[in-house]
Amino acid sequence: MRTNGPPDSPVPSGSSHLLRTINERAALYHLLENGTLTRVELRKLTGLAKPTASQVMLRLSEAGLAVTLGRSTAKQVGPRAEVYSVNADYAFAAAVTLREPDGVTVAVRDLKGRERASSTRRIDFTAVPLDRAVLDLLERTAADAGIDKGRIAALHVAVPGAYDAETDTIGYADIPGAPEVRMRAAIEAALDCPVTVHNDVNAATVAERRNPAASGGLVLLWLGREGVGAGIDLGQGLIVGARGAAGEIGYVPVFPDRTGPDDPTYQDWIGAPAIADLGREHGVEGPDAAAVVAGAVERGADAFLEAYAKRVAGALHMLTCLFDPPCLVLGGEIARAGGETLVDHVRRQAGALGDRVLPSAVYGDAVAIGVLDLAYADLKERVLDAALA
Amino acid sequence: MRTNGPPDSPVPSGSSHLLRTINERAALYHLLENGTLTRVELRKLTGLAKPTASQVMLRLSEAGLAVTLGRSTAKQVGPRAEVYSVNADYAFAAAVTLREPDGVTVAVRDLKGRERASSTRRIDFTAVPLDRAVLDLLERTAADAGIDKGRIAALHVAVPGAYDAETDTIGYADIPGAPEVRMRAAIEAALDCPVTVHNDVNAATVAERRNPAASGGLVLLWLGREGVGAGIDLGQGLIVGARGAAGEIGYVPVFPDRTGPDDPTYQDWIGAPAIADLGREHGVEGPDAAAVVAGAVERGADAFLEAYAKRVAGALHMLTCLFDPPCLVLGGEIARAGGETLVDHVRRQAGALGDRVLPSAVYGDAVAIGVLDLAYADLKERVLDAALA
DNA sequence: CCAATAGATAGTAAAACTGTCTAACTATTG
DNA sequence: CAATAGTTAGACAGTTTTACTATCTATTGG
Repeated sequence: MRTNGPPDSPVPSGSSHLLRTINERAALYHLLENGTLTRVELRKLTGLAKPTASQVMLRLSEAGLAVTLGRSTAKQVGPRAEVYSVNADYAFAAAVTLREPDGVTVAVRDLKGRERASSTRRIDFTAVPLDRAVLDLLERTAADAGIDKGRIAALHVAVPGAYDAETDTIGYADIPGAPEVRMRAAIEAALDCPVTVHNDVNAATVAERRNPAASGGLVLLWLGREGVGAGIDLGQGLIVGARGAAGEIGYVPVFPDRTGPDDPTYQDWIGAPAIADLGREHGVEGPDAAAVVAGAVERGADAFLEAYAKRVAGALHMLTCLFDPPCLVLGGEIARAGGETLVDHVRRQAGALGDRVLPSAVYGDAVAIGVLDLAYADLKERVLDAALA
Repeated sequence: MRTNGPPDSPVPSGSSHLLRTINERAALYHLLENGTLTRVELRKLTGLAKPTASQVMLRLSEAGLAVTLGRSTAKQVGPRAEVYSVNADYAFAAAVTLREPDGVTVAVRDLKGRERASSTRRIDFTAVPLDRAVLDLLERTAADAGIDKGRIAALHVAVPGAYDAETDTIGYADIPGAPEVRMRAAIEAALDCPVTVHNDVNAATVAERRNPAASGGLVLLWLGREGVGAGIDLGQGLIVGARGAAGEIGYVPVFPDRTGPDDPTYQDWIGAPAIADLGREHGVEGPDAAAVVAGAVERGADAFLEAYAKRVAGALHMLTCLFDPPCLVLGGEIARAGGETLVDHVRRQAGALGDRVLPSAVYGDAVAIGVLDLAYADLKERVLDAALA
């Protein structure tokens, strides 16, 4: 920003240089928001004078951040305005999703927000070090798409576990090798790019923010094939906790007077074990929890669904008392298998809370979408902060 | 700020006017932080040139925000620097605490952060409308201290209930008349000053932030004479929820398979009813819950304390799984009555969590202190934003 | 002990510098 | 011909640099 004062001061100060930087930042911000921009549009957004708008766009072009795309095709009186565009190849955001047993998924988005590459590979985590596996797939994917890996300026990783940013360790993860590897340090060293690691449910929560109905914030109750968890975004960004372990509802004991290691937690109460138990009770079976729920929906096993929905509603009630979110989203493989039918059952069991309960609005892989959204948002911020030093 | 662009744009733009505003803002910010400032100190903080520093301070003085306090008394070579001070009387922050049955407490802090007035009055809320009672005491208190009530630029109110900012209503409150009155609208209309209403436990949480050990954020488990609740500040400010009902642990059912109206909630499990029950079981009695706990501590009734601490530890465990705060503070009249003894018992019962458990570090009335801190912080922000339009 | 002096600090004045804005102008298009 | 896109030249506003004055302490020499 080129402020005069100490860089940690929350209030900047400076001279004309600062003014130029501020206006360039504003222009770049609007360019990133809109993708393309004519000088006239920039003036409408910023209020800058004509010559200033011209100069600012010129400097953004010289810095390699903007490129001219030709002239507007709008049918209008007068000459056609020159169209500036974000230089999509200026920098890239990469997202990695780790899953057991599915392996590694990588996706790359350019500065303009277009998906430029993606691939998934099954990996035996007991055979290959975690960081090597990620780096290998990332490099191969980038190379195949003709992307210079040195231009990757933000890399975000989703892992099925609690990531403690302070110690750079992954707790509670199901993936072999995850607790040992220092994911951020290892990848940053190899790639020279800032790395951020997220819990997978938190990443999925970000994806749900795409739903306008959840724009005020949400709590996502994740009912996954393996585990359950909650993702919390109350409008001011994700709540991750001091050690990345916020939202770990799976570890909450169901009965506070029974807290021994064999006593039930919410993982047992609403997760895969509960579905197996309830399924047996009600004569609904299947190869895994999602299949049981899907089967119950298909066959109209209302007693089973009601029993399970009641438990889920109890969890939602607890989450609502503690977080009071504007909406509660049901996500994860089990919720998906249950579909609208399960949501309806839960709504009925949730009483007054029912109005706040929504199904997931994300098609496809919520975790992968969310972590890519996080990476892309981070990339834009970094470009805005760093490009015009 | 006098930016060119639309005022809702997150990125400002502008010309020389903006620069001047930015530098004045920076100066005012540092002045508010430090209380007093010489030109040389301002230059060190902002990096501004000598003439600019002079001009900025001149303008702050002309605007009535700063006053000269004479010359520095530092023994040094050369002339003594002129000392500027915040004009303490420029604006005031007022805080109101409502309590049943204690009535109303009012406190006023000036722009420099000094407490200028405070008073408490018992009020029969069934006889006087809530807003009238607040306004009366506030006006009388201000007048007694010689404070122009028109200069009160931020008023914050703490109420024992969940305040929904959107509908301007107070839910779950124990105070007669609270659910009916539109507190914010009523006081704003009478006083022409922005009013913010908080839950009392949230206010107390802010007071705990004064403790350096809790600087990274905290969850306050409030064990009050009347009710229990949790205040959550994870470092990015209070979490209040969509309808102001976050942290209402008192409404969480203890046993998720028993959610009828007569089944126990955490209010019954760790609040006053639990203490009465456990007290009877263990032969500890008293006129109210705080007295029972105080008596138990005094007489060394370890069995009672252990049983109660176990329940509290269970609540802390749930809160930790969901919020993962860096520290857990025990507050409220019951926690105070239990003192270090109770905290030690809870620590022992909490297992690995014990390290994060702390007693309240606030002497005196945490709610009143917290709401005054909130009002004062808000005042500074408003002055910074509005004074140099 | 006292006075003269050097050196550092606080603050101001004038001119240079850097940026944006206004106004006038050219070119393009329906 | 009128409206729009864009440039150019000079005005304008703000900060900075440089030079200067005034004030105060500490040192030094008589």
